Amino acid sequence: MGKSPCCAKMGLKKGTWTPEEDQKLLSYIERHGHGSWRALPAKAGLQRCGKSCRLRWLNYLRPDIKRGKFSLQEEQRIIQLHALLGNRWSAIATHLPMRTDNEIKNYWNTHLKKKLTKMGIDPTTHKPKINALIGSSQQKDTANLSHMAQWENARLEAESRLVRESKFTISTTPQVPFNKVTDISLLAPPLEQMVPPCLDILKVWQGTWTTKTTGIFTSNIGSLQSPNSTLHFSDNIFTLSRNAYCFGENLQFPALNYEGGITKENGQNNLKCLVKQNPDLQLEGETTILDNTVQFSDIESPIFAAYVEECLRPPIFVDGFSNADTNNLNNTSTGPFHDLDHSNSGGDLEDNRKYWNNTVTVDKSTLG
DNA sequence: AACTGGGTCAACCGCAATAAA
DNA sequence: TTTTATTGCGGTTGACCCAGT
Repeated sequence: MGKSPCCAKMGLKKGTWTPEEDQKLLSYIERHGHGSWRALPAKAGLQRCGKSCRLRWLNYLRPDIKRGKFSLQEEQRIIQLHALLGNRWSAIATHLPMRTDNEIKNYWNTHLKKKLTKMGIDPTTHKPKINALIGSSQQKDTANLSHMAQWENARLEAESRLVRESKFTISTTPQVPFNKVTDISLLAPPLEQMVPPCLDILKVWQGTWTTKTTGIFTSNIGSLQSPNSTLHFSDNIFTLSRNAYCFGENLQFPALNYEGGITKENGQNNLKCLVKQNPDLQLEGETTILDNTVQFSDIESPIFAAYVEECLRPPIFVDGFSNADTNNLNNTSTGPFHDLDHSNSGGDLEDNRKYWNNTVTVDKSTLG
């Protein structure tokens, strides 16, 4: 341990890098790799400390860096991940390919923090500021969030263990993207090590599954109850032992709006999903759903999409509350379905009722 | 034209974790 | 096991730019 002496040495250049220095560093690393950062500057003919060279390479010169404006999807992802991980920028960066932790940190500090504050959301807690007087439901939300964070931590630890044990030199190679890892068991702690509340096991069935999208949906503009919920699966092919993350695309505040989990009860062939709507938040600016609970015994799209997106294959969204989807579906339709926003925007409850009565067949073999 | 204040972002600093001796 | 060297991370700084006065 101890303070690195290199930066304290006199005579080393500091400040903005010149194009000539960049070129020297770049061509040296291209020819020799970086090896020891401490030794690099002398070998490359640079009057810099190794630390400075490393930083310049990682944050600017690496070829696998995307620069420029953050997309809406990236923005949402950062907010979701920040809600889970806090200021762990390097952990967040592993979920955003081609972006550096420094860039994400800057973007958070200069844009997103303000954006959330403007919306009345505390950027530290990711909760509405007016809710300082937290009710029990909010406390439950907090528990859910830390629950998810617990899982994420476990996953990150497993991931870094995996990287450590791998033969790759990761210093110059990007980390193995999570969605390229096919053996999920490598990334999750063994079941017996999981804290009991974390034992939400998501079973994913490969092949064709058929869902009858049913459930109970209550909103501030009325209430409908659908018939019995049923969900049919083909044989179990593999298991994901990670907790449900409640991410979805096209959700303005996904991490905040959707909290809950998917569970598989012993001896039953159904998935149970509970999604709790966070109060005081607006979905896509269209429908405000206040403190209601949406229950599905279906594969609930944002959550399921998160798994698919992060772990295995391209996202599928099967969304029971999208007007666009309602219009596009026949009684039996074949997926995959993308980008259904779960917002109920533009639709009405009659549309939803129509949808609920549909049977949706998603042929997973089409998913590649 | 000069000054000021805010926004942005590359780069630095100090500390902690990890590896090596 | 302890000490030392190296790397990685997150907070912070300061140079630069731009708009407003």
